[in-house]
Formats: sequence, structure tokens, C-alpha cells
Amino acid sequence: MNLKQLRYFLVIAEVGSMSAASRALYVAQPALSLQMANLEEELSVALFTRSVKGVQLTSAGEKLIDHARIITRQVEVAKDHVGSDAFSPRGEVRLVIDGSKAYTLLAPLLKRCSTQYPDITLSVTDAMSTHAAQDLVDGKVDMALIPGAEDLPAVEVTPVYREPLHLIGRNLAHEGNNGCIDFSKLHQFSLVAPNKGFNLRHHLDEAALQTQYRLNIKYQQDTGLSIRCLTYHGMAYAILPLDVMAAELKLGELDALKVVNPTIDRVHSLVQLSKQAPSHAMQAVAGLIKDLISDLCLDGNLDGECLARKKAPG
Amino acid sequence: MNLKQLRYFLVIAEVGSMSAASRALYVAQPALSLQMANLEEELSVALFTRSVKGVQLTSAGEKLIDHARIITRQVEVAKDHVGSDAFSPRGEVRLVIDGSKAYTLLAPLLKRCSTQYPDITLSVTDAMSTHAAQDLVDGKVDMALIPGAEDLPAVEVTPVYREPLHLIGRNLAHEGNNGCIDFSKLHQFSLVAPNKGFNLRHHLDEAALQTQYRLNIKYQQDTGLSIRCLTYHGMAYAILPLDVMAAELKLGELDALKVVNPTIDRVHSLVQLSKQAPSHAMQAVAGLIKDLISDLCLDGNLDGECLARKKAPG
DNA sequence: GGCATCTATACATTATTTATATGGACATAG
DNA sequence: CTATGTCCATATAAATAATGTATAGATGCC
Repeated sequence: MNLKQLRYFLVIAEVGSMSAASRALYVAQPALSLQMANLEEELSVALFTRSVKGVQLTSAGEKLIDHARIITRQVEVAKDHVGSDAFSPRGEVRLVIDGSKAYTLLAPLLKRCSTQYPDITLSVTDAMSTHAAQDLVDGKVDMALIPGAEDLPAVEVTPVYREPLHLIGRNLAHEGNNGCIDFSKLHQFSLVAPNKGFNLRHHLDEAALQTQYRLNIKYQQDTGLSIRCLTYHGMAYAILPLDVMAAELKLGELDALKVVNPTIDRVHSLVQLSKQAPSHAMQAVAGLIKDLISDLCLDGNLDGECLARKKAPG
Repeated sequence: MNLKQLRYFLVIAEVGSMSAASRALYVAQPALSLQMANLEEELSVALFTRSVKGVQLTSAGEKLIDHARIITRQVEVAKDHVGSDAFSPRGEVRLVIDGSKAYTLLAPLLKRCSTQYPDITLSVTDAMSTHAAQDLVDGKVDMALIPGAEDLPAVEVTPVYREPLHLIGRNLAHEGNNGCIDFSKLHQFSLVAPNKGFNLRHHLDEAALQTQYRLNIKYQQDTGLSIRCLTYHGMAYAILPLDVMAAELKLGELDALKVVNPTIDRVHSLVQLSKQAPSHAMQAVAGLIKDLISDLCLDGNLDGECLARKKAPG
């Protein structure tokens, strides 16, 4: 067994076909066929069931895939670790950000990273919080910045940011009180919200349960784009953090009212698997994120409370 | 970077010389030279400082060695995992037993292992408890059976056995009371005990502190053999678990009195690093150990209390 | 200074990996 | 039902990588 085999194996398992993997890897298909055959012979167990439509993992293959991810990732971490120190880290960091924060954070984060740590390759993806958490445990990413991670198992959680949620929609200016609106009045608005299971919805349901007020959820949409779209076109009102609709609010096309009595706020946390030791690069990126959020809060560019201390520059 | 390089690297680092490693690995020395040069080039950092006396790890090399151990071990675990199931596990398990228990447990454990799990290779070493714990965190072994591990960090600890300590030495038969002796009377005996830092000594000191009685420790010896030797020759008395001197006690050459008021007992635990998932083989061996201790206690061949439940046969 | 030991380099040899070409299995479309 | 396309496996040749042999350079030791 060697690392090349494991890397091939991961790609083949992911795309479900040796031919497709050969195109993705820029390697001839027989090479993959042979390497997998060798691997299977060494382990004396079949990893795939072959068919004319591609390959599928056997149960043994399913077992191997977790190990393969851990091993190949550990190798990357090792490379980074020996080649860098706390002052000039290097290597790849794969970060997933909750969709609601990606718009605000992505650009400045990438900018700062390339400036402060030119040797770090920061790959950022965005996803809804639940998918982000799954990517993390699957080993597809190294870190996640997601809301509602306070009590996930087997992970290292650092709360960094508490944000209040707002009612957002058209022609709300006259409704509120000092830019606020009581939770009790929310039922007057047709809302668009994600399905149960999503963090945003969880906070809404919780507050509704607590106050005994019902909400009038007219549309259930699970992507940020859908929610923004319906809201923008006046079809419904959304309960969101401010920055998601920053541009429309600035233009005066939409209004926002902070929900109070009770306020609904959620905590975004940096999450990483505790079973894998963080590389210098990961620690550096974690510091960057904390700094960035801290700065954005101080400058008023991010609405909410920073929970992570401003790191000393290093 | 590949696994071959990491394996070579580990051996070279361990023996401190490429030539010596080449003999150990049955590989020509230039092959090692070249592989290490390649590895260093890929990481763009020197792993060794070469001298005419051999090689020595640089700080980067020190960093890599931990990763290399984890990675290579993870590969072995992966192999075992996919190639075996809970019923017929296979693979290597490296166990270290505290010296005081090795004599009693080693033979029956190996016998049971080869009978029940013929595909498991069980490598057992013995060491004083402190060294055993170090071997575990260094990744030189997978599991340890040691006393006093109740609150080690970053490890999975399963208490399996509580054993009472006895005063052992020549001509004690008339001293005790129903085979027991009060802690308060211990100061009358010249003792041989390990230095501070060793688990046995820790329990003695603790009891002395608690009762405010001082102990008369004449010799400080840190190996089981030394302590047994001095005791056997009547130069001192030892405070030990019964089984360490089982043969001499049986022959009537030595006597043992259980220390009471307070009793001094210590708990042996199975310890494994929590960061590495246990293979089927490791779980099987852990079960074997619990079973064995349980059986030995029930049959009266081990003096003390079994803390782990008798596992259902499987 | 001569000898032993260690690592590095040069070069030939061997082993491994990959690419090309091709065949068999199977699905889908005409 | 046949033609066609896609998939994986095999054979063979080419390319790449790893290893062994021989040897040089460096340094400690007697």
C-alpha cells in the first residue's frame, strides 16, 4: 500500500468510475485499474464492485475510504508542519464558510491571507451550515465557520461572533420602533425561511416556542439565494443577519428591523476536527478570521458582537 | 513524499545512522541517502545534520518524526481494518505491560491470543509504568496496561484491576495479624522501594502523608529485579503486589502481609491514545486482557479485584 | 600518516509505473 | 436485433523510479 494508491482510490471512489477518475487525474485508465487491483490483492479484499456503469465501493472499500482520507490529509499536514513555523506558515487550508457570511467575509479574508501569509493556499467554499459540518467530518475541509456549532461532538469549537437577526423586506420603515420590531408582531408578515434542520430555522422555531407566538412561514427555501430572491421581489419577508442583504438595504430597496423581545441571535464558531492536530497554517488562518471579524465589528461593517479576542499581530 | 521514505526515515532517525539503517533494512546505503535527499528536497528543509559519526535530526526532522509515526501506523491500522472484521481480526498489536504484571500475564495472554485470534500478532514489551506511558505517547506501542493512569491526558483509560499491596520479606509469619499488618508498623522495617516518580512509590508516599507515619526506605531501586533481589536476600522488605514474588512465597522462602489501615491499593488500567481509532485487533486484545484478568481473579490466581466486566465470548 | 567509518555521487541494473492498443461485457438507441 | 458507445481488464512497450555496486570525500582515531 502506498500513498499513490490511496490518492487514486479516493478519486475513483468519489467520481464512481475509473475512466472518469483517469480523466480527472490525467492518468491513463489502465494505470488506475492496475493500481486498484494491486491494492485489492495486498489487502486480499475487493474494494469495488465493477460494472459497466462504473465502480461502486464494497463494504471494505467504505472502511478504507475514511482511513485513506485521514492518511493523505495527515501527510499534507506533516509537509506543512515541517516546512513552516508559526511565523511563516505554508500549505493548503480548506475552509468552508456558512453561506450567510461568505459574502461579507470571503473577499477581505482572501486578501489578508495572501498578504500576511503568501505561502498559504486558502481554499474557501460556502455551504449551508449543516452541509458545512458534514464536509468537515468527511474530511473534505479542515475548518468551518458556521453558526450553531456550540455542541457538535468530536470537534474543537471556538465561538467568534454573535449576530442579531433582523426582519428584512420591502416597506418596513414605518413599521418598527427605533429600527426594532417585537417578536410578537412577526406573525403579521408572510415569511420565507429554510426548512427544519437548518440553523436559521432552528433559532426561529426556538424563539416561537419560547414566546408562544406562531410564525407565518409561507415559503420554505433552503438556499440563501432563494430567500434573498423572494424577499427582494416583495413576495415575502425574511429573518436574516443584516449583511446578507447589505447592498439592497443601502440602496433603500429593502428595510430591516431588528427583532427584539426576545432578540434572536446566533453564534458563529470556528470548528475543526479535534482528532487531527492543526497545522501552523490552520492556526494562522483561524487567527486571520478572528482578527477580520474583530476589525469588521469595530469598524461597524459587521453588525454584531465579536467573541474572539483580537489577536496580537504576529 | 511516500510511505517508503517515511519508513526509511523512521529507522534512520532511530538508529542514528544511514549505514546502520541500511543494514537493519537490508537496503543499500546509497538508496537511503538518495531517498532522504529527495524527501528533504520536496520539503525544502534539512531533516538531518550529517556527520562522519552518523546523522542527527534537525528540528524539522524532529517535527516530521511524530507525523511519520502516526502516518505509518495509520496505514497499518487501515490495512487491518479493511482486511478483518470484529469476529476474526488480524494485524499487529503492540502492547506494553507494567513490569510488575508482566510475569503473571504474559504467558497466558500470548497463549489465549494465538488460540482465539491466530491472525493477530501480539508484541508485548514490559517496562516500568512511567516508561510505558512514554512509549505510548511516542507511538511505539498501541496499548499499555499500567497502574496509576487514571488521569493521563489525551488517552483512553479503562480501569481493569485493583490490587492490594503487601509487605514482603523474610520471616514475617509471626509479625502479622491474619496475614495483615497495620501501616503504622511499617516503619519498623527497612524497605526497598523505587524512586519518586514511580507509581509504586507514589502510593507509598501518599499513604504515609495521609497517616502521618514515616517510612524507613533504606534502598531506592527502580527495577523490579533489583527490588526482588534485595528482598529475596533478606537485605530489605518490599511493598509489592503478591504476584511479583509468587514463586518465593509458594516455596515459603518469603512471607507476605497485606498492608491495612489504610490498605494501599492501586488500579491498573488499559490505556490507548484516544487520537487514533482502535483497530479490530486492538479491541480484541483489550477484550482478551479483561477476560484474562477476570478469570485469574475468579480462580484466585491473581490477588485483587477485577474492575472490567467479563466479556461475552465472541 | 594510515585506517576505519560515515555520507554523497556516478553509473549500471532492476523494478515499478504508466501509456497505448485492444478485447470482452453490457447498456442504449435505432 | 444489431450497431454503437462506455466501461473495466489485459497485454505489451515505454518511461520513470528505486536500488545496488563502486568509489570519492570527509573526519575521527590510533
